[in-house]
Amino acid sequence: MSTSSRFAVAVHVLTLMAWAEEEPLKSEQVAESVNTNAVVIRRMLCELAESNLVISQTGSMGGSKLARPPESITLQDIYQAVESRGVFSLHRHPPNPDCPVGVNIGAVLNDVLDEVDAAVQGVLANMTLRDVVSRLKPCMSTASGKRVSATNGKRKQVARVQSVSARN
Amino acid sequence: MSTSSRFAVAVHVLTLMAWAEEEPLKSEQVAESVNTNAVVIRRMLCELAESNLVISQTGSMGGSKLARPPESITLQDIYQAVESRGVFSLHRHPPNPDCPVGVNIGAVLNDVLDEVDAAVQGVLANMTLRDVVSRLKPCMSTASGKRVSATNGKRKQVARVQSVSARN
DNA sequence: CTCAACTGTAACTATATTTGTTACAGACAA
DNA sequence: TTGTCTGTAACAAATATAGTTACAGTTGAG
Repeated sequence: MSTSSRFAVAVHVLTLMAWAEEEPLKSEQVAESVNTNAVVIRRMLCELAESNLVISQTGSMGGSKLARPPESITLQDIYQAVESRGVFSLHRHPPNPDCPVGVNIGAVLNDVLDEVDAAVQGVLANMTLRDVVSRLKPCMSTASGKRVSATNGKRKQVARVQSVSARN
Repeated sequence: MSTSSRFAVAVHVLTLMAWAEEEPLKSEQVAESVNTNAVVIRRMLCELAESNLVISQTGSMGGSKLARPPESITLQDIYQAVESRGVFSLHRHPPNPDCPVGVNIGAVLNDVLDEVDAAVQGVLANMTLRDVVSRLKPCMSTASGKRVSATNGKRKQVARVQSVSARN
């Protein structure tokens, strides 16, 4: 069904910023953590900025940080910012209008899909970025400090292990 | 997010069969209502048969019908039969394991996505195929009778109105 | 003022997934 | 045994997402 990782990446990006608190992060730094290209991140940051979730600053010493405190940003906000279309799609081509089922099934399905989408958003509304950060913390060694990445130089990108991405 | 219409098509197909009651439908007939190719329908029918939702019969006078009464088939059953992957995906490539956020975000997201998926299925479990048929009926003129399609010959396929599919 | 470090964005290519099509072997009723 | 179906393989087309390169414009530092 869903073939998009946009939501997962958006949560990841914003979590990094919640983690970094007020310090602006550069798209390169974020890209390194997400393991993708910096332009992909910048594109997403533009969308997140339009929804007033982040603020970016151009120029030297620029970067992006959260626009508001992490406890005020829910996963629903993020979902709405980056996943415009609902959970399912309807028919690619409209069904046959001469068939009594075909002509009406769209309306029925739309009702169902609206209900589903509302349920999804209901779940996502119950978790904030602050919660995500809290869930992250127990997993880590406390010694490793607060920086996003200890090595901030030109580290080689992590090898991409093909076809091992979690949900397949 | 979702780029698949599999669920919508599956519901449509099974609704046709609920509508037709015991009479087996041919893949061509179904394809005409869904406005797609018969092979697409047959592929989906195979999946639905594996989940014991339909029974197909090969040979002349063959076709497919529901394997059990429509009130015993929920939209959740259909969802599970045709939408193997959950609602969202995680990162295409695994995040950087050297970053404290990157290494743990997957676990957090997985929990969230499981919750979301459960919510989706909860909604879908509350509606049966019988309900879908009931919701269909009020929309139709009662005069048009019960046949799936009045013209059962080689009617030309409905013109495909590009990019007007409901949710875009 | 000038430079170097950033973002924003366009234009592409690559990759993955779904959908549509053609073709044909095998099942089955008449 | 013949014509009508399903099941399935193999492939083409369409669509969407992700990745890349390139560059204009902004900004702080010196």
